Amino acid sequence: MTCKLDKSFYLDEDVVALSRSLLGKYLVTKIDGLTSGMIVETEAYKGAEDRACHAYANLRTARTAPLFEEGGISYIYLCYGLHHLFNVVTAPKEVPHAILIRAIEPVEGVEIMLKRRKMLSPSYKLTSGPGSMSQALGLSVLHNQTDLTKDLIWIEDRGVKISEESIISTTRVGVEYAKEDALLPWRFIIRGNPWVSGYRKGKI
DNA sequence: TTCTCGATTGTCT
DNA sequence: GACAATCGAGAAA
Repeated sequence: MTCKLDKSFYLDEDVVALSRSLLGKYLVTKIDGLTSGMIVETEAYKGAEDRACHAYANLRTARTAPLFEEGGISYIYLCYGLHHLFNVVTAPKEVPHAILIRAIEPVEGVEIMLKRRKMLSPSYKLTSGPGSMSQALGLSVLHNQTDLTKDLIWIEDRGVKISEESIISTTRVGVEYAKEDALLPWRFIIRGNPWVSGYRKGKI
């Protein structure tokens, strides 16, 4: 069975639990063609208490404004000047929690993803890594603050259940500057799934 | 296969 | 003016 996640799903204040439950869900975009994939890797960013979060200590700027909105919208951020990272904003208004989607397993529209990535044949590099995944799905900063209950970008529950023992929690990547918070095990991946990122530097 | 390093630009101090 | 929630090419082994 297939059903689009509704607004109430995103309003939970337990961003860590939400990150786990997003594993096995399907991220779908309809941007110049329909593409989708099963989410296999997420990271939780717990707003004000999390040094790795852009909105740490409730730092509100033009860039982080979407994080303070009510859950259920996208937050797409340009990193290193060239990579678009896709996040899901969660929790009620004024609580800047977000979940970074780091990798998906391609399901529909693989041809379109290949074209967007300028690749000739599918490989594990197609959607592993937040920058690559966003590019494959056609996401860019143009889609920042998009309502995830509309028909442009949304997340579906297709009845896939991921058991507790197939979820590995580990430390987040690329946030060393966050000091002690960099050690928090708030990155979640599906055990044994070849589409997850992070094989580099042997961090798993 | 594994690791090092450069690219490139918006945002904040 | 410094730096960043990364990627991918190319070197080394």
